[in-house]
Amino acid sequence: MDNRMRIGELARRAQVTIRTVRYYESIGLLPQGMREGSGQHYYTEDTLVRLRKIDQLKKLGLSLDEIREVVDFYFIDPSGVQSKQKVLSLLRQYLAQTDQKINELQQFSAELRTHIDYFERCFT
Amino acid sequence: MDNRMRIGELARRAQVTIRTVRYYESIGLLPQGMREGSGQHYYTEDTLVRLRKIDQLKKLGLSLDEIREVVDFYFIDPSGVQSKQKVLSLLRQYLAQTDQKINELQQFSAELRTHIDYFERCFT
DNA sequence: GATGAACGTTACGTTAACTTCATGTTTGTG
DNA sequence: CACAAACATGAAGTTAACGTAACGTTCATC
Repeated sequence: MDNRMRIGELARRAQVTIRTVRYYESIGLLPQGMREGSGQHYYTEDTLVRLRKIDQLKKLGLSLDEIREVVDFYFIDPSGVQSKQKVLSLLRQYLAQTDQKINELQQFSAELRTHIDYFERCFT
Repeated sequence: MDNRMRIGELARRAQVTIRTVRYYESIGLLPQGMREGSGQHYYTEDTLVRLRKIDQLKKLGLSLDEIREVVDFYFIDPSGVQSKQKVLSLLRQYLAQTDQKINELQQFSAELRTHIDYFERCFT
C-alpha cells in the first residue's frame, strides 16, 4: 500500500477541508504528519481512520474537547494504560450521557410524530 | 394564579439567565413581555412553558433557528395553518433527521459498551 | 525549465449564542 | 423618603470551529 499521502488526499478522503486537518493538528487532536525534508507533511492510513472517527463523533454532537477525551480509546492498547479505573469511569459517564440523550431524542421523535398526525388529520 | 411575573422570576423558573430571555426576545423566539406603563416587562405562564420547551430542544442539539421552525407546533392549532403541506414536509424532515441521529447514537453507545468491556476484562 | 497545482504559514474574519460592562430607571421595603 | 434589589438598554467581548486572504515554497509534468 502507498503510505505517502499528503494533506490534500487525506482531507479529500475524509471528506473534510484541508483547513480542518491543520486545525486538528494545531490543537493536538490529530498527530502531525511526518515532514520529509522539504517541509511538506505526509500521512498514513491510520491518520485517515482517526480523522474519519473524529468526524463521525462530531456529527453526534460531541465537541472537539470531548472527542479528544474518547477518541484514543479506539486506537490505544488498554494493557498499557496506568489508570484504568479513571478511563472506565469516564467511559461509563459518556455511556450514561449518550443513553440519556437517546431517550430524549426518542421522546422528541414521538412528539414530532404526534404533530405530524395532527396535521395529517386536518386533511380529512 | 398570579400572572404578573417579571423577567427575574421567569428566568429563574426556566433555569436560564435573564440575558438569555432578552436575547430570545430580541431574535423573536420568545414573545416580548407586556409592558405595563413603567417600562418593565411582565410575562405569563405560557411564556414560561415555551421557554422551557426551547431549552429542552436546545439540549437535543437543535440550533435556535431550527427551534424557531418547530417550537410553534407545540402551541398552535393545526387547523389554522394555511400551508399544511409545507409544514408537514418540514416536520417529516425533522423526524427523519432525529431518527437518524438516534441510530447513530445507538451505534456509539454500543461502541462505548465494547470499550468498557475491553477495559473490564483487563482487571481479571 | 517553466508553470500551474498543491502545499506551508500567519493572521484576520465569521457565526452562534450568549456574557460582561456601563449606565440609567423602577420597585418595594424599612 | 431613602436605598438596595431588580429591571432596561446598548455596546463590546467571548468561545468554538473553522473560513478566507495573502504570500511565499514545492511538486510534477510538459
